[in-house]
Amino acid sequence: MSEPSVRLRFAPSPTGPLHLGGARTALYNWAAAQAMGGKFLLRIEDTDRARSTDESLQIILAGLSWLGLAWDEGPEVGGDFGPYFQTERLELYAGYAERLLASGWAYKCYATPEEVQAGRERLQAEGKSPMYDRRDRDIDDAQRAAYEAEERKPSLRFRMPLDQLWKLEDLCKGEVEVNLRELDDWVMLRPGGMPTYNFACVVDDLEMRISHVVRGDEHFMNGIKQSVLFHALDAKAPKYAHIPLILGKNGKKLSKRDAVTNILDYRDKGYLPEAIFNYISLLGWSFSGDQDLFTVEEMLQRFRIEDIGASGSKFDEEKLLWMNGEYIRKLELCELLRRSQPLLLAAEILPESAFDQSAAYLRNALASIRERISLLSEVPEKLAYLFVDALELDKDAEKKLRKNESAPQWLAAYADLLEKSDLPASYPADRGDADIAFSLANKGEDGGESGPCMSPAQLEQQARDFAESMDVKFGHFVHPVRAALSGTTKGPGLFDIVFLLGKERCCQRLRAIAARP
RNA sequence: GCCCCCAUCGUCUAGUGGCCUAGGAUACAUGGUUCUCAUCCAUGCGACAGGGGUUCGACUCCCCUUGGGGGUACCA
Repeated sequence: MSEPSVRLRFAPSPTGPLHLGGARTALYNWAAAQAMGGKFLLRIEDTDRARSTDESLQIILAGLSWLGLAWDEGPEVGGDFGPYFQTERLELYAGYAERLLASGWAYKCYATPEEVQAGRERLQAEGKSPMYDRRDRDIDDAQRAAYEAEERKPSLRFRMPLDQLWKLEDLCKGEVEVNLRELDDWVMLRPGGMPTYNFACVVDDLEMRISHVVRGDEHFMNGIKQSVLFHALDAKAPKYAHIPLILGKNGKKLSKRDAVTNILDYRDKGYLPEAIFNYISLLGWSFSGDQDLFTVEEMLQRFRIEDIGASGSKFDEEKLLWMNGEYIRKLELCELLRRSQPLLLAAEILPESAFDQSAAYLRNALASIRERISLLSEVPEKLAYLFVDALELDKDAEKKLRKNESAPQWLAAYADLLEKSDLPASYPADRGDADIAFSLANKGEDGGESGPCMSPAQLEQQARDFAESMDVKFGHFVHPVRAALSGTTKGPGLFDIVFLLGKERCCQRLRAIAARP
């Protein structure tokens, strides 16, 4: 262990789901901790009692887990610096409050919210910055006694140094200087004793020995307040990195139009967590000048907080979509099958038993569409034609079929040919070793000339010969057959379709179309 | 209003004074491969916000303008 140990945290408030920005913040904190060999902790900032919900908490935890951002300390895993919910640390804050009150860095404020607001408006009317007017900063004992007699419940405010230049060395923005006069005497403890964000955050970052804080730029001014408080506590503040917010396509704040509000919605839309991870890493950070795709391990070797850019970035779902397609194509077929299973089941085109009994077949089916999808959610729709009993043709498919008047004849003849051929059986029948012998991932050539049945390549040769014998150009032959078999004009190679569909279904579909009026 | 931050192709970005007639990725367009679509490959399109300085030399440093973002709570 290196001496000042590296500890980072993600500290969400459970007042809503984990959104894109939060996920990126968590990811950078996590990555920094991993990259520096430190710890990553999760702390729940639930001091806003009214808005915090357990539902939000669960969604946040699920979102982080889905992205693979495991925490070393925090809810569900514990740790030596707990508890990790701020509402369970109230006595701690009270102790610090006492200390600050005694040292003069804090004072009691008896003003009601209405009075504070009135003071704010007065200052604004005078052309000054609207803030707390510090009315109780220096009240005397008599005044204090009078307020107490009125049974006013005081809040605790921080005695911010007046008119002082304060420097903050931000890992992302560089050195920033702010005049403390811009900040007011902010509330540390609400009248009921509940701490506010800045106070609890500092106490916890201190107690939990946090070394680096990466968070959204909206916290920059809080960073100033917090570093002054660390100073008041005679403690060293962690290193801060305030990173730019993610913007929508229009350059404005990210809205529902641009991105989902819950990161888990991406899972439901068919995105892979690897792709989301990779993509959001790139929102403000770059792996290298010429590489956008990388593994987590590769990223951790290069990631440095200091390299996070200072300018805001826009979320672009098109690139995410492309990236997701890349990750889908990278998956092993069994893995792709495993991940598609829930979608396939939800679409009700397959019974659960199929995943055991016809695994090789399903892998081949996936291999046939893998290069044609960008989202997992496209799997069921692209594969459905293999499993339906009554195939519906789309408009383009109908057009292709009507284009050639003699098509019905050779469609029927082709059915007869297939009938006599050594084709694999149709799902759900046992297809023997056909799907193992001919892996569509390898263009179906594995079995060479000696498979248990005809390979897609052999089927193609047979079809070419057949077309020639019927005096039909191969290209003209293919399209109506594809339409009759799959119901659409695009998709996998025709003989992958024939192979996957199997003898009975091919014949049945070809004849059904051929027999139409 | 005041304070802080930011500014390279449509988008994500590389670039830290000369390697830049600005590189990669995506998107888009075109061509190739092919039974379609997709994948893949090739080519093209396309940017240093504007104006002042500093310098032998600025995308890179400084200032101003403009534009954008954030903050200004008894929310985080």
